[in-house]
Amino acid sequence: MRIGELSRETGVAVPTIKYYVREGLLPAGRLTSPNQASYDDGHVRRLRLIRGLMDVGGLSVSAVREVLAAVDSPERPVHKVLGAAQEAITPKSAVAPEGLEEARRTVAELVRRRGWHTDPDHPSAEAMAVALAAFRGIGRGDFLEVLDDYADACERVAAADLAWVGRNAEVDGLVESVVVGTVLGDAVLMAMRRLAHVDASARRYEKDAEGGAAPGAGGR
Amino acid sequence: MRIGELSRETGVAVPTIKYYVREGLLPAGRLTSPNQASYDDGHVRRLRLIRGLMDVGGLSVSAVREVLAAVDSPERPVHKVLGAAQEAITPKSAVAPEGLEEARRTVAELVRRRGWHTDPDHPSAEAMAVALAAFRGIGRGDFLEVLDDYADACERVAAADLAWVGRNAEVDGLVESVVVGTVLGDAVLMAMRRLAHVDASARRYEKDAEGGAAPGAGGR
DNA sequence: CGCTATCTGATAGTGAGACTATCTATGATG
DNA sequence: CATCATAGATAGTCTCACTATCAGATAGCG
Repeated sequence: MRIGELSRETGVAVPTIKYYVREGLLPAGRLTSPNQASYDDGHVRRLRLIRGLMDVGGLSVSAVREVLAAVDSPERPVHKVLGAAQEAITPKSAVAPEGLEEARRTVAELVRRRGWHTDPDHPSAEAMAVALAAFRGIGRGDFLEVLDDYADACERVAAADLAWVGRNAEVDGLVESVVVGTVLGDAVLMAMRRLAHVDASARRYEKDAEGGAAPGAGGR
Repeated sequence: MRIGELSRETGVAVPTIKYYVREGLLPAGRLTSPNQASYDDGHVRRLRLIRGLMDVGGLSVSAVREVLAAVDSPERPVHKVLGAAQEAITPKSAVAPEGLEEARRTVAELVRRRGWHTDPDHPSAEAMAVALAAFRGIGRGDFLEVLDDYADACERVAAADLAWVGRNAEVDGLVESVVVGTVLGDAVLMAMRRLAHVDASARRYEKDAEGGAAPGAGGR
């Protein structure tokens, strides 16, 4: 397969493919002559993975590079690789809002209450603290009343994710499953949450027969 | 309050505040003389809201502008405003992957199965279809096996969200609650899901006493 | 063999997005 | 009255993700 065909197959422009190769996201084609290279199904898969992570997951080129580096290290202890993948996936914010310390304590408290076996310094714990501090900062500090409901939901989701990953781990790389499940799974979850909002408020709307309070009440 | 104090209060640089005013995110200060204006607590709140939506929620300036336009329209039917807010919040992707049609049917089927009162053309339904098509495209089409678990989780989350919004709707604007709850809530949910992944795999890890398959097994 | 489409590899340019710098004229403050 | 901050305007910067253009070299068809 030559680059033009790869481009047609995936819908990615030829110069963009070259760009990804330069950026180290995609391995170069196998040179069959000084100015001809051939690409295979692995390239197609990889390219689709890249676009999925970028378009759907919203990752930047450099984040994708880090993620793929983790995906491509079959040696090294598995949990290290997964940790690196998670780290690369987690968007790091440089901001330090006011109530961050307090929010961190809230997160630690939640983790303790749920009995979760997680490091309180995990980047995701920090990300959560930042989000909670933002709620606080705009006067919606009472959001933490819903945290336990969220935690219930997350436990269920995590169990499903774990089972899914375990089910097709052998197919084509464990780490890739985790990355894809995490990044694209987020997108699915967010979209579905909005649909559930619409449904929930539609029900309430019908019952009340009057436009009361509800999130996402609008049909398009 | 003058602009310097507003800047110190919120941690946003003065030229950036001016930029937001130019861009229509923030109302201008009340002019007390041709070259002095005064800002109040409303500006502080609004500025923190803007930064929260951008830094934590990842919205662009133009998305924030649309969202705030919805927040600032107290007239007009409530559900219309909420619909506009949701629309502005939903990231629209211009891509049209291959299995999109099939994915759309999968979403419609899910909605039917759950008995959700939602328009199948809702932007979030489309976003979900795009994500599912991406799973398919990289050979993980079996992800749809977890959709019902996700849906259970989302129903729970949506119920909690609805209750929360209803609880503090009077405080300071219903639409703002919805927007904040949706955008920042997403961030909380994503972070928490990762923590739950770590926990779930930690448990499995300990039980198996051998590095098996698990998402997010990494420490820190 | 000739011809045109395509390819590699390299360098430079583009357009959007989110600020940031600089400047002028003016007013605030001690 | 000296110093500092401010409004408003314009232009510049920096990053990101491409995209355009070239030169030189095949591919492969008739």
